[in-house]
Amino acid sequence: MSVKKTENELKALSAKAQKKRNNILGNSMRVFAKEGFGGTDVQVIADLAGVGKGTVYRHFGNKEQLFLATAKHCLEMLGQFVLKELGGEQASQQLVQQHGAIETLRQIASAVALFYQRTPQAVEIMIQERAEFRETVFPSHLMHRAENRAGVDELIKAAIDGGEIRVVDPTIATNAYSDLIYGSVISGCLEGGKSKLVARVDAAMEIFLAGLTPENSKSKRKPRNS
Amino acid sequence: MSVKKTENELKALSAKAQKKRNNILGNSMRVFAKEGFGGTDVQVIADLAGVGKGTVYRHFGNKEQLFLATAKHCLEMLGQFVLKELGGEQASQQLVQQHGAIETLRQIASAVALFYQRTPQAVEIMIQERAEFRETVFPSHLMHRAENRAGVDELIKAAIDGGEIRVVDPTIATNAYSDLIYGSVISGCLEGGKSKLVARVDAAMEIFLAGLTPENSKSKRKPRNS
Amino acid sequence: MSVKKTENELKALSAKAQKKRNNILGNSMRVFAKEGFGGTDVQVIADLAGVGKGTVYRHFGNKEQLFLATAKHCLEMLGQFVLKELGGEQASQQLVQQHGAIETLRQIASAVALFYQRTPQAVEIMIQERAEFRETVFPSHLMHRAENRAGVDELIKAAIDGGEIRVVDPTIATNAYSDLIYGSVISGCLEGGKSKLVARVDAAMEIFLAGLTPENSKSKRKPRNS
Amino acid sequence: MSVKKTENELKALSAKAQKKRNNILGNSMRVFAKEGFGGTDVQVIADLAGVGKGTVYRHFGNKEQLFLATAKHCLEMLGQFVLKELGGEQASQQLVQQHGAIETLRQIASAVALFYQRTPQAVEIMIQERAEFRETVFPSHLMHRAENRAGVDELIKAAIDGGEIRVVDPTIATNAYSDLIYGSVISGCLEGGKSKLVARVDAAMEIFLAGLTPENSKSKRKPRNS
DNA sequence: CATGAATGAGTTTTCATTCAT
DNA sequence: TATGAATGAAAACTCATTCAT
Repeated sequence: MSVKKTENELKALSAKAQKKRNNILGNSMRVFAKEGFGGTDVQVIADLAGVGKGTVYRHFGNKEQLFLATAKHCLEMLGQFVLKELGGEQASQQLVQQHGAIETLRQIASAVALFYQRTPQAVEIMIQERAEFRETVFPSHLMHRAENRAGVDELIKAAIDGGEIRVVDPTIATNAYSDLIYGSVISGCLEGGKSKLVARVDAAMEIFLAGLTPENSKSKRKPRNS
Repeated sequence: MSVKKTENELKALSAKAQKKRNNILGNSMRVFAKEGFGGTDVQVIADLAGVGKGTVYRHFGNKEQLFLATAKHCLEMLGQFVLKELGGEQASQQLVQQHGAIETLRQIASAVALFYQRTPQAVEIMIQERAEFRETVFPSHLMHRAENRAGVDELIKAAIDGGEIRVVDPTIATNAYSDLIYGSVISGCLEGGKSKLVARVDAAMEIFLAGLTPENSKSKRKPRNS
Repeated sequence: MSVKKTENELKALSAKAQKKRNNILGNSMRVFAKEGFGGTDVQVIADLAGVGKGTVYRHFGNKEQLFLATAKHCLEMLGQFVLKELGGEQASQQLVQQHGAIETLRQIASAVALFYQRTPQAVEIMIQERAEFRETVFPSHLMHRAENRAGVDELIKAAIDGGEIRVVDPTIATNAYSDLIYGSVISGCLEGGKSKLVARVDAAMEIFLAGLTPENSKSKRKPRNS
Repeated sequence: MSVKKTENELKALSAKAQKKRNNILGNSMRVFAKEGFGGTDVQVIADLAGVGKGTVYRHFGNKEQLFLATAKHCLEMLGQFVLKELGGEQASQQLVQQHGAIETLRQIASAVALFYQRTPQAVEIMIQERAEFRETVFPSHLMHRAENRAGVDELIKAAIDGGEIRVVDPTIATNAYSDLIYGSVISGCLEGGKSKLVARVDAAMEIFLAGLTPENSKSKRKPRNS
């Protein structure tokens, strides 16, 4: 049985198998986050998950793939969380139309921050992945960005055309936006304790997004109550 | 145990020891950056440095302390590099007075980016440190920030008072400024290849610093040729 | 984790594990005795036992515990051997009643000597344990004594009451009896070659036990043919 | 320069060298006794002695010879102590003549016990030597015995001829006498705490020496107040 | 499919010994 | 002679991975 599963294969798995898989993944997230990739003993994950070590290997092939699956799992959770926070696909569309791109970017950033504030283990996983697999594997969080950046790019491009955002290279703006979130999350989860992440990101965004706003429209922005 | 040693003998001794120490440190930086903390075999560092493994342990105690010393070394190099780029202490003072805080922040960020672009290993070291020693050790890069943030804070505070920067919480601004650099450096050194780091940071700064600029002064800024 | 296992399967499993355990123990006894605790490489034991080094560690945790288990194993063998030599529990009781305490003490000492003469490795183990773990661990041979001394104490006490042994502090007598055996075994296995241990202990006992005999009964004792 | 020194070479050493040698020996005794042979780091001995590690090696050749020299040193101290306790050569002669062999043996045993009670490190050294060098080196304590046993043998032989000791093989008696002291010292220094060693040996001797006494003379012995 | 005992390659670390100063 | 920095052989111990049950 291949360990790398296609979407279809995954769907084909019995509910029971899915449950076991997620059980392992949940525990591996905790352990990897706490002990780091190198410091993690797969046996510990198996014990916490209440399965044999062989079962873990059957499902994920090896430690590296287990970790990568864990990282992917985190990102999926992040994606779902952000979408839910924005109220779903439709509400997101409406948000852009009714409140503009800037506000949308702000809310996305805020949602991301909230996710990592509530799931600080995901921060560790992200860092571990970057640290361990820098060259070997294209980090899933970058892959995740790649998936999402198209959206952000579009958002920004349209906003530039509409005059809501001043004229900048959309790629540059997207990068800067992502980098600021990324840097704030990593630093913020250590420095500010776990409860200050949203505040830190919101505050940073307030400045950054102001930098994207055309001068004449700045005064029009309503004060916010974040 | 020597009965008496002249100052010169002492200095000569410590100079020799210093040389050996730096030799080891330089090689450990390369290896740790390439292999990661967990993936590094101290023997390899010793071989590259042309010394016995015991010598490495004699100088640094254990692998962890060797790594931490390496990380500290990187930050010291960064500090020296930035200072040199700005032209030294005095020139830095003049820079602020003649070109303002915004321009100074831009140049600092640019210098930091240039350092990491030229010394991409330092990026890996920084990430490794964060990944391996998250809670155990207060990361030296944060310590480094703590040392420098006072200066940035002052800079921003004064600029706010002088009207060059719009009214924001200086702590927040400093955090955001640092986080953006941090995030850009980590992402940029992977995504853009090694040569694009300065461009990425400069571009991000262009947006971010615009967000710090009061509206009426924005138009006055000259276009930059990054 | 097996869902169900019959009693037999469990017994079979533990029997197999027991066999492997005893296999390791037997070889560790040889190696520890020959090389000493410090001089022993666990790998050698594993090789001789025909198992992987990891298996040894899996079963015994670390070198120290392996050694301690070995020492305990020796003492168990000693206990079984002595009991067997005396003909079992019942025969021992009869021995006391029919031939008296003195004769019993002599036979016990003789059996102990015979064991160590046939299993000189056990002597080395005992010494190693004393040498390496003096304060850390309460030596198992002393623990062993503690278990047996109650019996010897009783024996002597009863014999004093019955007039077979002259009036002495039973604790003192037991100590002296044990110390003499202990000292003879340790010295004898080196000095006299391996074959003279029983003779040495018997001869020493002849003198010592005479010292426990009331004067008037001494002349009654029949000459022995050791 | 040879590390193994003849008596003459030793005497030829300057007082200063002698002092340094004894300084090292005194510290090595403490460290070997506390840490065991394998657990001892020669550097620690050098540090305590206030000399360089090279100096230790210059004087003693290697760790093994350092240990052996330490063991020998202990035995020399023991010999001197016992002789002093008995009041010197002459007094010893008189002791035998005036109080008999039995009393002399008792006093020797008591003196030995007192030495080990006051210098418990010497016990550890003795055990370590036996444990580490069982076959390689003929243990110095046995060598020591060999030197002294001649005297004890003579003593016993003469006492048998004189009727003070009952007819036994003198070699056997000497062995048993030594073994009992040996066993008591090793056990006693652990079990009874350090302060009970003399009492333990005295009590054991009381019984053992009774076993050497002819029946008819037993009643003549005065009760002792140990 | 699940399990967990077995394995041994791979690493860290120590420390006896040497030798240039 | 004295020193102590340098060395590297040696060993303990871990844990990812396999595979017989």
